[in-house]
Amino acid sequence: MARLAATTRTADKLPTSTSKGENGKHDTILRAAIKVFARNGYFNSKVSDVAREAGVADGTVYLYFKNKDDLLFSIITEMLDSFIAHVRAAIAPLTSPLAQLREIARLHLEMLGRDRDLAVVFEVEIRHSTKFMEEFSTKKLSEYLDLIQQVIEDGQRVGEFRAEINARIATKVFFGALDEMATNWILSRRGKPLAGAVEPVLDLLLHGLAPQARHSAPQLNEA
Amino acid sequence: MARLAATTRTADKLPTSTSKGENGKHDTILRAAIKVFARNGYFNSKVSDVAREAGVADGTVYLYFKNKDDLLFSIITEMLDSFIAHVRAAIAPLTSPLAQLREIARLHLEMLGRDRDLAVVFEVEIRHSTKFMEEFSTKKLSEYLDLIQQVIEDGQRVGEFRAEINARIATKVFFGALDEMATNWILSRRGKPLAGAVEPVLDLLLHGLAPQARHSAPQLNEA
Amino acid sequence: MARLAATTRTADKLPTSTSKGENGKHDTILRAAIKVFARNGYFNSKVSDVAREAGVADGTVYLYFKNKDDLLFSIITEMLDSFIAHVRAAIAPLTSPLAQLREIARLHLEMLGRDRDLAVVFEVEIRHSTKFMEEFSTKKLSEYLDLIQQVIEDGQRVGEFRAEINARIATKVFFGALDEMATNWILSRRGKPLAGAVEPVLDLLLHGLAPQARHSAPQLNEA
Amino acid sequence: MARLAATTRTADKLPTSTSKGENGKHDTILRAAIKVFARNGYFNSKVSDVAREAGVADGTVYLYFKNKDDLLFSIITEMLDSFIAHVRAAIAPLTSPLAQLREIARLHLEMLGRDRDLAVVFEVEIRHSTKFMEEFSTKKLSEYLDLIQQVIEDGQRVGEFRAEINARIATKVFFGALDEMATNWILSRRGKPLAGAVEPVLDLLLHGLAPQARHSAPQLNEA
DNA sequence: TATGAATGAGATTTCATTCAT
DNA sequence: CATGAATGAAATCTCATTCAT
Repeated sequence: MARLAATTRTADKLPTSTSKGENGKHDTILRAAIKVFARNGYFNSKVSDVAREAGVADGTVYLYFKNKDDLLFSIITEMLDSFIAHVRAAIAPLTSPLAQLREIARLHLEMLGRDRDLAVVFEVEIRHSTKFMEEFSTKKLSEYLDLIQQVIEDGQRVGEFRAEINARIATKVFFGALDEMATNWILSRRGKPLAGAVEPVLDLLLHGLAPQARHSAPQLNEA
Repeated sequence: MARLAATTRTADKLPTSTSKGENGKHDTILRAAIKVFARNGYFNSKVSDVAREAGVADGTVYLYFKNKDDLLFSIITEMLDSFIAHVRAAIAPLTSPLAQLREIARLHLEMLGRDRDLAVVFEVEIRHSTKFMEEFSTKKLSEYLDLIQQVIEDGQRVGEFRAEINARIATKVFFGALDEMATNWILSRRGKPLAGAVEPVLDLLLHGLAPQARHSAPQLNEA
Repeated sequence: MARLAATTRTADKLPTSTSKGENGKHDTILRAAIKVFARNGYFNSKVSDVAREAGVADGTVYLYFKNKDDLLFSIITEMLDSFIAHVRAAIAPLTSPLAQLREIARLHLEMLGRDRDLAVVFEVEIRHSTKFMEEFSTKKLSEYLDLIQQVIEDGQRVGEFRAEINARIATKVFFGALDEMATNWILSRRGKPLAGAVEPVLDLLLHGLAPQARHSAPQLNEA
Repeated sequence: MARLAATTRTADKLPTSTSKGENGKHDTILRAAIKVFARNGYFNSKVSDVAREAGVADGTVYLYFKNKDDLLFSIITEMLDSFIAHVRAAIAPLTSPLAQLREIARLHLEMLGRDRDLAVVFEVEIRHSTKFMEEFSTKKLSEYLDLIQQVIEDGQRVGEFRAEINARIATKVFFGALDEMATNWILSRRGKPLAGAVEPVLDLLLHGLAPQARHSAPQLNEA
């Protein structure tokens, strides 16, 4: 992903499918792969489909990627690298862990909600075998989860989050909630922007499903 | 699937084709498929692998299933049907929606935690293409989600859950949290029983991450 | 074929598809095979299709026929045997070779025109491989051709046919003409009865395409 | 097929895909298919047999032909197209319909007699199912039959053929006679050249089997 | 005799990958 | 760097045949 929008990466928008062709064949092919994989699924996609979508010859794909697997691998790696860097940069200036968590949720859903193809690859195609997933969960994905966990632990330390909560579990629940919102959004195909789910989801995760006295709850809602 | 919820099988109308002596080739093959798919992933599994695992000839698989796809389809359909029936039966006698929700979470994680192969198929292989997922999310899976949503709405009606929460979103967050716990459990491969996550997750989902006055929280203690 | 209508064979009509079931499983299965082969072609027909059409179990077919090939083989052998016997009986009382030839043509087209399925097998399926055809042409079929040739030679001897014609070639032309009429009739699927072609074809074969003095031509038209 | 009428190829628009140096893989594979199909029959031939015979990899066959069926289909289509074009060119300069008919018969038997493999495919394999035959008889083959019929009708108009003969039936008889000569030749496997049958067959078809006054018959024999 | 479930060899076809140009 | 024709391994699925009941 790093390469996908290398020139404009610094701190703004993530690479979108609209910026095409301007970053060389590598990115063109990766973009094409995202589109093709999203459309047909990884296993039902042919390398020649990707090549055609990218406007190159079949053989050319192999000049930039080791093999078909490497295509999927690169999409996810580069996408996640870019996203994590983006998130880090975005939350660095925020002082409140709660605000940081909200920002992560927002960026997470915004990133996926902006490009359905990308979302499909990220939500669906990423799970193409336990081995593939293990590869990611232990490398890239856990980097993201660690980032979230850090924020949660920070929040517990400063009293914004309940200290008695297991931070690792909170991390998974947080991630799982966002993940499911995204998966559902992909499948429902309705026009509603995914990012609209940020506040309701956060409200639920922060204050819980059970009714409760609210007077002592922090009001950091800055949306 | 017959065995998937073995404890309650007696009265269930489980989809066994013949219910012969050793439970029929249908189930034997399905069991084998779960194991093989979990081990190698659906696309990397050969029908002959399934046949060998089941101890039948390759062609025999096609006497019981239309094709390889039907194998995966049947696993998930039968598994979900059986699970949903099981859940319905289990929560029916419970009067408190909160207790029902807790029971669902418990059964959900217990079911998956009991059979890692099954969990892998359910968590990973189910996502084999958007088309496949759409098929399920609109049929079987949404039946499960509807069941959860019903419980949540009941809870809101009787005042056990906050009325101002969007029940559909709560459903997704609840399901997403459990789903992620299961996925993580599969990948971590540590011995910890998955069902152990029920209480921490429920605590978080019920009372939220944010600190709050607890005196008014309902005490509907469980286990 | 001998068996197809064993009881009624003596000298009348050939076995038709309407007389079914009354001659035991052997005939029932052969009848079914004719229908199925005519419908789908030999290679695209499954033994189980034949069994179903005959209303017996797959295995039963093998109690009456050695294998699938034997089914086709038997259809043609029995059909031809029966037909040739029928032809012999029919022309025996006729004293004029020309009248005999006319009768052969009539029976030939009538037999095929009466049962399109049978005609399809005879015209199309019989040619399923050079080996298969060689088998027949040297055994059964040449018996029929020899019969025709005999009639022609008789005719030459008694002066009804031109002596300078090569009888073998005349036989082939005669047979080829009838054969093509039948093939065309099968494919055209029009309602016109095949037997209607007897007179025009005979006229052509007897008197030729070229105009000629007719005064000396024999008038043996007895239709 | 390109080679099927090699003598006249120069100016023909023969269906060679690329006309490269060695005439292209397309034709090589088609040639191989003719040989293999003639040897074993279409259904008993494996695509890999064709590939081996052609000296290419199995997959290569599928770069030039959609599937196995397309192989047979292409053989016959291209063969017939080429043959019909050849016939048209050959009879165009002839003014007498009788001479044209004779030329058609000669070319017909010569074409098949030149290449036994081709003849086998044309006489035997073409009949691989009623559907297949219908496809051809209504398209390609009827083009040939129409051509013959045209010549016969021309001949009737100029008085070379008897006007009272049904031209369509004469066409079928003519074609059927040639067809049977060819089929027989294939099966007899004797060395006699097939084309030797032209004159005897024509004599029979023109002047008939019945004896007749000859003085008025036209003498257009120009062979 | 009759059944039909089970077998398993085998063929078509696909497609990731290579490599000569 | 780029091409795309060629490769050939591999996998799904079919179906004739068998045999225990």
